[in-house]
Order: sequence, then structure tokens, then C-alpha cells
Amino acid sequence: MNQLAKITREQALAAKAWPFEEARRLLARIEARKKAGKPVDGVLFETGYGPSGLPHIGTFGEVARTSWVRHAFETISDIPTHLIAFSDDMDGLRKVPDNLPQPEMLAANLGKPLTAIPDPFGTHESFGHHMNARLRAFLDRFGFRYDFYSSTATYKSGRFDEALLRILARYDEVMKVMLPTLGEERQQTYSPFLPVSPKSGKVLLAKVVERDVAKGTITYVEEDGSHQTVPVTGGHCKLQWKPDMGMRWAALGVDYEMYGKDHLSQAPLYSAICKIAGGNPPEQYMYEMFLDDQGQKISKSKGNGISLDDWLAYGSQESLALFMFQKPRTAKKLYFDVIPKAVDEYIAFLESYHAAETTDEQRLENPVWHIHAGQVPQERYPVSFALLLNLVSASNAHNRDVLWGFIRAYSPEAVSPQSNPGLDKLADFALRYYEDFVRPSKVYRAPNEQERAALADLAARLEQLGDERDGKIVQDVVYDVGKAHNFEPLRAWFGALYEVLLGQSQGPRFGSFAALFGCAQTAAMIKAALNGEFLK
RNA sequence: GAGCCCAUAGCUCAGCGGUAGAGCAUCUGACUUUUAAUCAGAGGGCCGAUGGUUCGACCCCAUCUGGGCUCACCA
Repeated sequence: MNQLAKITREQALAAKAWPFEEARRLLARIEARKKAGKPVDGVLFETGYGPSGLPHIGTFGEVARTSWVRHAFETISDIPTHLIAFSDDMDGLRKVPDNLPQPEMLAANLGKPLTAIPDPFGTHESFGHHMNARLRAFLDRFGFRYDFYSSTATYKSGRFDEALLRILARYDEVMKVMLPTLGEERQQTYSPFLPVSPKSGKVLLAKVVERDVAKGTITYVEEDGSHQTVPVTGGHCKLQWKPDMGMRWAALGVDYEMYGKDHLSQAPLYSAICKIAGGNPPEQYMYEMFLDDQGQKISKSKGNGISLDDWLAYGSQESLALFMFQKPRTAKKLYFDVIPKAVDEYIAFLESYHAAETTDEQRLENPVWHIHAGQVPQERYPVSFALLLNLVSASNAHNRDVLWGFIRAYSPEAVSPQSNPGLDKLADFALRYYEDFVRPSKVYRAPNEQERAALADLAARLEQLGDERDGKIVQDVVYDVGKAHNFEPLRAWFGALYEVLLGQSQGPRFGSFAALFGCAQTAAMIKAALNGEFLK
């Protein structure tokens, strides 16, 4: 039961699953710090978030993956860990996002920090605060452990001041790093410091004409052409995105950060700035981007691929976590068809985790150990999700009770929604899948004269059966009716049943279906079909 | 141009140092009072190419070829 207690540090140190590989890199970093005589009071993980858009499936992936490394680290070391979820809420709003209320209000506030713009939803202190709350709700929903940091609040608190002043003092070095990465035009006006205009409140991409290291100020050209002097500290200036990341690494002492491949080429810049700001760049891990079924990059504007909500509508959270766990450095296709596979793979990993012959060493390599942070649930899934999906579409089982009837009939061992809540959830996913994908493709047809008479006959016979639950007896009746009405071959009779009643060309054994669905209910269903109610 | 990823059965992929695997598809059989489902089994791979390391390589290293993606403006 308590697998966690049996795992030894030696086993964890030898484990090959990628979070352990990462944890060992991190441990080596910390050992080096100890050797250098520097204090080691904790290990800091960071994940970043841009709050001008809602959290999405990638946000989940990044935080989940970082959390797995964190947990792996905790099993090989007693050094305390922290994970910062950092929100870039001081960024100026560059364009009005789609699908938000009050676009004209947002347009009027373009350029201002997100935390200085009213909340278009009207529920929070600012737009930034609103989005931060959404992020936190998102992270809490999945039970992530984290410390939330607001960029605005951190700048204002002075926590970045020391690093900011160092960057001001070593301005030329910063420019030497940054300028080669910029276009010729941008080089003319570039400054790592973006002043927050005392006049307009906007975060300005302004040309800096003077620096005073002793006073800790810069003088820049305002939008109206005047010269303005502001401190670089205390939230009066924000750093450009790339230096911002490096400065933050230095100021907060970040030890570990992941990013998508789109950041890869920028990463050396972050590290260079971090060193200039007096820090030691963190261990970094690049993960690949997701592709759609055509192999194209998933982007919000294209609307290809699937969203987090899509996944969670048809598959479990655990299955999504498993997908994120597997091969982070391979560009994987993320589209609808991978969900059932991920769900069943999760079930398979769960089974093998609990199998008697599985060793603790093997358990450490099993994704479910990571996904559940060592506390792997005992639940069993004797029926696969693939079978459930087949069952629900083949059986027309569009309500839970009927579906559970089929599940019991198919399961090799006793199951119930109470004792198998996970399976019950899968049943819900299967039902939703049915509603969204199977039902719309159904095509009902009207019965011909022969079929009409037979169906009426069958309805009457079913009513006589009352609450008969033996599928065989009911099947005999169905067969009799077909014979009595001279269907040749007899399969035409069954075909008619499916096409008229279920709107599909194939279906479950009809007797079993009627027995589970209820003979009386089935009779009522036949009558409804005869009345043409399915043809609309 | 720079960098990253991928290349294994018809398809989608797993395997990452010790005699080639799964799912789907195909075929055969069993069961079935239609089909489907289910169960059992079969066929199908010079593991992209060439060198190297090794007693031994799909697995490690180098080079090459093909495909894909990311960054080259702004965050």
C-alpha cells in the first residue's frame, strides 16, 4: 500500500525516468554550490506565464513537468524545494485580445501594464489581477503546489532592485549581448529598460538618452518628445522581455526552468543577462511543441489541435498527465485520437505498477508514480476505455444505467460506480463521446411495410415480457418475430432494427440490449420509431 | 542561415547494450439464433544510409540522406 515508504534514496538515484535525470542534474548543481562554500537553503523551480491569454494545455504541461522534476528531486534530496508560478502581469498590453468583453476600453488602455488596466470582466482590481486569479484557479484545480508571484508586485516590492541596479551599472555589457540579436532599426532605440511613463502610465519602448548609475536613474525620450528621468528600481521601469527573464533568474535565484522550443534560441541570452546581473543561470530543460494531426504547430489563432477543456471532456486528467509525461522532447501530435490511447495506457501503467511481480525500481520508472507523486491510487479498471467506447456506440447506451449494465456484463470481475469511481468517470467520457461524435452521425430510416408490421408485433411481445432481464429469452422473442414475418435472410430483420431504432447499421445483440434497456422501454422506443419521431 | 526533433510491420507508435514489440489494419479459427463485439492464432520489418566503439548495437559516437518544427520583428 504505502509504496512511498519502501522507495530508498539509492533506488531513486539510479532511476532512469527523465524527471530523475533532471533531478540529478539539479543535485549536481547544488553540490557544486555547496563546494563553492555558498549557502544552500533551498532549490527554486520557476514556471512563467503570460497573463494576456488564458492558461491552456501548454501551461498545464509546463507546470506538471516541472512538478515531476521537483518531486523526483525531493526523493533524492532533503533540501527544501519551492516552485514559483511567475505571472508577467507588468507587461504592457500590446493588442486587444479576441473574445474579451469591453474591447474599446482595452483599446483605450493599450500599452499600460496589465495590472494598471481595469478588469474587463469587472470582478477584480485589474485585468492582470483577473487573469492571475484565473491562473491560480487553474493551477489549484489540478492540485499543483506553487508560490504565486506577480511581476508587478515583485518589481514594486524592491526585490528586483539590486539586480536592476547591477544591470544599469553594466549597461554596456547588456547592450553588447542584446544588440546583435536585433534588427538595425531597433538597435537605434533599444534599451533593456522600459520606463513606465509617469504621464501616460504606459510601458514605453523609449530611447534612453542618459544613465546615472549613482542615482539609479535613466533619462528617456517621452512620447511627446520631452525628456523624463525615472529610477530603474521600485517598479518605475520594467525590463524588456529577454533581459527580464535573465534578471529574474538572478534576483530570485532560480535553479530550474523549463521552456518550449520557441525559446530555445533566446535561452543563451537569458543566461548571459543572468550572469551580468550577478546570478548563476538555472538548469534548463527544453521541451518540444505539440503538433496537430497534420503535423502542423498548434496555435490558438489557427484553432487547430485540441484545448485542455477538449481533453478533459473526453479523457481523464491522469491520461493528459501521462501524455505530458511521455517524451517531452519529441514533437508529438496532440489531437483528438490520442486521448483514448492515453487513457488506456494510463490504465495499463496503473496495472503494471500494482502487479505483484513489479519491483520498486520498476515502479520508479512508471509514469503513474510520477503523475501521482508517489501516492498511486489502488483503483482497478477491469474494462478498457477502448472497450467502453465500442460499447457505448454499439449498444446505443446513452444513459449511465444502461451503460453500466453493459459494463457489468463485460467486466471479468465485479464492478460498480461506487467501488470504481475512476471507471465511472470513464463511462461519463464515453457517454459524452457518444453524444458528440456518434449521435450526430446517426441516420434513422423509416421502416417498410413488412418491417412496420414486424416491429409492431415485437413491441407487443416485449410488453408482455414486462421486466424480463434474461437476454437469451428476449433474443428468442426477437428471433421468433423475425421468422414469423418471413425475413429472408434473417439478418435483414436485425439490420432493420438497428437502422430504424438506433440509426446505425450495426448494433448490440438485440436481446441483450432490450433486456438491459428494459423490455417496456424498448417497446416504447419501437412505438416512437413507428410514429416517425426518430426521423426529424 | 542557426538550432532542435523525428526516421522501427500497411498505419500510429513503444523499445534506448544481450536472439525485433504493441494497438489498429489484414488473414484464419472459435463463439454467436444477423452484424458487431469477444476470444485464440497467423502473416508481415537487412529497426533511413555509411563508418566507428563493443564479445555483442534498433539502442552509444561520427558523417550523410530524407521529413518536420522553432528562431531569425514583438512579447
